[in-house]
Amino acid sequence: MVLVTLADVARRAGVSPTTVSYVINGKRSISEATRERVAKAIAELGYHPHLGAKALASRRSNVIAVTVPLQGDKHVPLIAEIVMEVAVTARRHGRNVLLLTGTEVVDDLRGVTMGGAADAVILMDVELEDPRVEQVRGTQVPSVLMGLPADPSGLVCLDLDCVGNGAACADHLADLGHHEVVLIGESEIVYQRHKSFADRTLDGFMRRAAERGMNAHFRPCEGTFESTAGTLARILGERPGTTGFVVLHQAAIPHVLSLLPQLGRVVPEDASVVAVCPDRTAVQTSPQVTNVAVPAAQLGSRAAELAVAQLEGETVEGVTLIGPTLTVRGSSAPMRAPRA
Amino acid sequence: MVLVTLADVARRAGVSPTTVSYVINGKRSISEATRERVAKAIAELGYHPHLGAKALASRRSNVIAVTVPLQGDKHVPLIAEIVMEVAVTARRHGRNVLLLTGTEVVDDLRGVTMGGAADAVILMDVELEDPRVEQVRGTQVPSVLMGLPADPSGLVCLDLDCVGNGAACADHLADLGHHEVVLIGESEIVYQRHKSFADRTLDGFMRRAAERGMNAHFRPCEGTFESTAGTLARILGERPGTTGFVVLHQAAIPHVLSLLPQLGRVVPEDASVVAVCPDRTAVQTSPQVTNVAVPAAQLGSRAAELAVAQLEGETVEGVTLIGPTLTVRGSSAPMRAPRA
DNA sequence: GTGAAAGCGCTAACAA
DNA sequence: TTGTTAGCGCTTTCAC
Repeated sequence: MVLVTLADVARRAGVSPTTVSYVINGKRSISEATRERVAKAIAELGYHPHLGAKALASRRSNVIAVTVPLQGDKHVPLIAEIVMEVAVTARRHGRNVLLLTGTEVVDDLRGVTMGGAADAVILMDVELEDPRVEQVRGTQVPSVLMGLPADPSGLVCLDLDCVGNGAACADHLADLGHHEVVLIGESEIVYQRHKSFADRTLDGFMRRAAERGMNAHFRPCEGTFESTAGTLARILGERPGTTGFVVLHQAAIPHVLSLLPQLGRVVPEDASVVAVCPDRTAVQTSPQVTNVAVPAAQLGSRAAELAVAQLEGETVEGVTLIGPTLTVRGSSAPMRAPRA
Repeated sequence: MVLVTLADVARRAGVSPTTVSYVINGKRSISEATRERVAKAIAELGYHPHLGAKALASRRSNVIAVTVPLQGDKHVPLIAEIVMEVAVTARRHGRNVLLLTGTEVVDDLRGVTMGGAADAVILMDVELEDPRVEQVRGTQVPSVLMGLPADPSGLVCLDLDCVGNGAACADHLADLGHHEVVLIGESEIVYQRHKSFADRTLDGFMRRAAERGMNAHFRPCEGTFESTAGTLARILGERPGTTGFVVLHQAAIPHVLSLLPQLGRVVPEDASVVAVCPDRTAVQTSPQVTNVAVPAAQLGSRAAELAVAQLEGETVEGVTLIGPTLTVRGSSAPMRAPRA
């Protein structure tokens, strides 16, 4: 099982290495006869090009690096799923994917791009102030940011249309006739840190709710059963007339759905619940929850495509937002007639 | 931003390239003075080694490839999470991770290992008959299989102790005093395909249940709300005395928990439910469900460690099974006294 | 349509 | 403790 080289193939086919190289990457015309002999030799020898050598000589690695900062409070499963989809799409376009996970991502990133190990980069979970952003802005490496940094100018970004998502939730509840609504958000620290995701969703919701003439409020939530119970108790204590609930924190969704009935609000008769979560999650609750999708697959493949496009020299636009898709399921319904 | 090479560093530090190389990978002793000058030059120039060149010259890529076959019915989120953990651990050991996802994984695998792009391989989600297995057995590439192939001889495998998991569920229910128990499994096709995971769990459960003198049954389940309802109706129709439920299908867990009360079985007073799922999932249901853990993090990091160990020349044993960890939560409780 | 030859940036004998 | 030298397997001018 010793390494078969291009030279071996050339010898066997009775041609020069140059020719073999060109047969493989089709960068110049080759007579049908030679092509066949080379192909035969390749098959017989079981030749596979050495990617490192190729990268060295051609000065491009054909690799897209994906950096995933993993410091604490991330929603790992979602990110992981997006990454998988990035990989699928990238491979479909003939690129390999290098997965950089960890805490010192900036160093890794530098090493990998400077070291010619990757010729494009996808940054997962970019926050408002993200050290990786300066890194990619500095070097001229093609990159795609998932998330919105404070200053996205000159960068290719991809994100959920969070504002739109929040607005869609508000619209849905307004359409159903709700007046007193609340958004149950992420943990308090998420807001203190101003992660753009949470902030923007909240913003879109509050604005649209106001526009639609609803009374809207907000409460952060830790996501555990206890904290969700506490949050709900508080909400219903202060505003018992609340009938519309938007749930951002993934973990809180099942709890809200099971707690509301215990608090005398049958879903969806007495209260409507809308969640922001992947469709897969939405159908696993009972009742299934009306949701604005967080489309992991779409995010992942789009990111990969944006990266590939840059590698192929296309000019891609700045910020791409993936718009809201609300699916009505069993947790939301028109308000009961006020007094019937 | 032009590429800084080892030669540049050498020139600047006034030493030979060899010396720089050795300073970097510490494979021979260097005087403190030289080391410092080289370090200084590296810092000043912002040097980063070219990984492709390194791989070419040293004949090792320092990369671990992870192959994930994605054909249809996989539980993507779980696999994705394991992969992330593999990456974290591999990086911690100084290895990069190449993510091979797709459908023609065997070809990819061949190309990447033969092409010297990776010097070890982790195969995710290995089934009884898996084409990748022959591939790695043929070449002598260090590999770790997640899952058990029909013939694991000579291979390094890592898997959940499914038999043990099934047995642990049976034991727990037996300890609580249940007599009529059922395992709600994966989709029927999963069993037809004899995916070892499902088969072995079922096996462990049935055996242990028999040993503990319980009456045990089994029903496959599609995981949707409807199919779960159907499955439960059937179970309780045929054996209304069933009080112990083991749920394998992740998606069915919330449905079982919410359907049982509707069928007159309050959980955990009238019926105990045990699930096989990640702890994170277990705490998101209500009530939280007693579960045998599917430890994604542990699986991932262990796999990476096994790969690294082989790369460092250690001899690692054949099959590693990760034993059952059952956590009692709110969905299981001792049987009520028969007639109190 | 095909070859010869000069590297790409790094490592690792071998020498000193 | 340090330097010289010869490649690793491939791409790519330039010449035929």
